[in-house]
Amino acid sequence: MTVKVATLREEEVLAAAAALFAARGFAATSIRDIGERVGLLGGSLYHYIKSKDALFIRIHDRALQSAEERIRAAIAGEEDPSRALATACRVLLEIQLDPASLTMPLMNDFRAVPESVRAQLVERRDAFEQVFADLVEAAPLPAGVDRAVYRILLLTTLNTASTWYRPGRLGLDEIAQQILRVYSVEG
Amino acid sequence: MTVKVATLREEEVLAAAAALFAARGFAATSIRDIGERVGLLGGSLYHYIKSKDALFIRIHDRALQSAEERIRAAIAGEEDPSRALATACRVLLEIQLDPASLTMPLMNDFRAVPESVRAQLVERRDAFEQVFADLVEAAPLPAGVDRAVYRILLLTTLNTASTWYRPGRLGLDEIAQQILRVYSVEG
DNA sequence: TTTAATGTACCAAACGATCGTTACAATCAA
DNA sequence: TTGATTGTAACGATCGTTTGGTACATTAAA
Repeated sequence: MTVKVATLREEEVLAAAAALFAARGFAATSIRDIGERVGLLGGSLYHYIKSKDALFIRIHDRALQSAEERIRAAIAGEEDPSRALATACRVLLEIQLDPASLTMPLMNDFRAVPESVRAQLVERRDAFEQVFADLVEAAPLPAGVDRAVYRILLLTTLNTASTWYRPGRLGLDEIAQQILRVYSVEG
Repeated sequence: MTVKVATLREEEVLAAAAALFAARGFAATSIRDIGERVGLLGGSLYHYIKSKDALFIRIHDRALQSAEERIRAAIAGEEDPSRALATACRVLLEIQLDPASLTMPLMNDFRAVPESVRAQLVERRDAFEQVFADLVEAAPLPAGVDRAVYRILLLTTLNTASTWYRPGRLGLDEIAQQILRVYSVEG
């Protein structure tokens, strides 16, 4: 049984698509837009993709898988729950703010994708978020804070940071520190 | 000089458009979709709207204006900075979670709208956020927290609540309380 | 080693569907 | 009778996708 290996050009297509999906959203990004970005005609992309829907799902899956691996690696061996959560947040923020990463296609923007696609995305994302669910479960939180709500707020904050953050007054490290401070995570 | 008064049918159109924009985003909502929702053909909508872009801007302006009024009214006379901020947050959350409100068209989803539209939306939103900027300026925050960052995180959290909140275990009041607790606002 | 066959990577062009929008005619209330 | 409200029908543009072909590289057969 053979395994499909992504070629160089294929990676280009995925990266370009990811960048455009992240910048304009799914519905506002056309196949021809993506093609133009890599110097191909729209129709030619179908040598590498099965459909626009499948392309989005593929990027989304890849992004979450890669993100999960990086996060798990970063917190491996960390005993202190608070520090583990802090590290996980820091890495996720890094991923979300990296414009060159495949990981950006907004983990939240599910509104513009077709119903059938959404189901797959949600399923994949729930699996990803389990990492944070475990971390939040173990970490000490302010008194009276619901852990499920806290997890959602924290993840939403990290995932949407790319919509407002622009390098300038504050660097990535400082933003991460600020977020952790607001969310009472003692790193 | 005469003033344009919105008729009953016109309000219907605005409400339907707002609901669809909020649910699917700008790009994924068609003029014909909106028409269908109010029992009109797509073309007939142009008796009430100038263009799809202008419709979105109009809804957005209206929503922010109405929201600003409600918030200002709610905090009028409140002396304590923390309680004023808590009330403002509570009202904004109420607005964002009300499915019948014109106010939902996601204040954040600017990615799918044309460049020319975006400029107007951002300008209008900055004016709205000034209310919160003032409140955050006056309120006591945890040590070491940047007020600008805090304001952005708090507003993003409130504005995106509608993407994940579903009535069930927790009611609106409890969600508001939880958010305020996470953001260290002593109401 | 040459030749034939196959596969990869694209372009050119078009398909039908849908998009925002407009022109114009029909309807209907005042 | 006029003006507000809607339908009918179409415009050109763009959408995702398919078809069919070409140039080139790789592999297999002679």
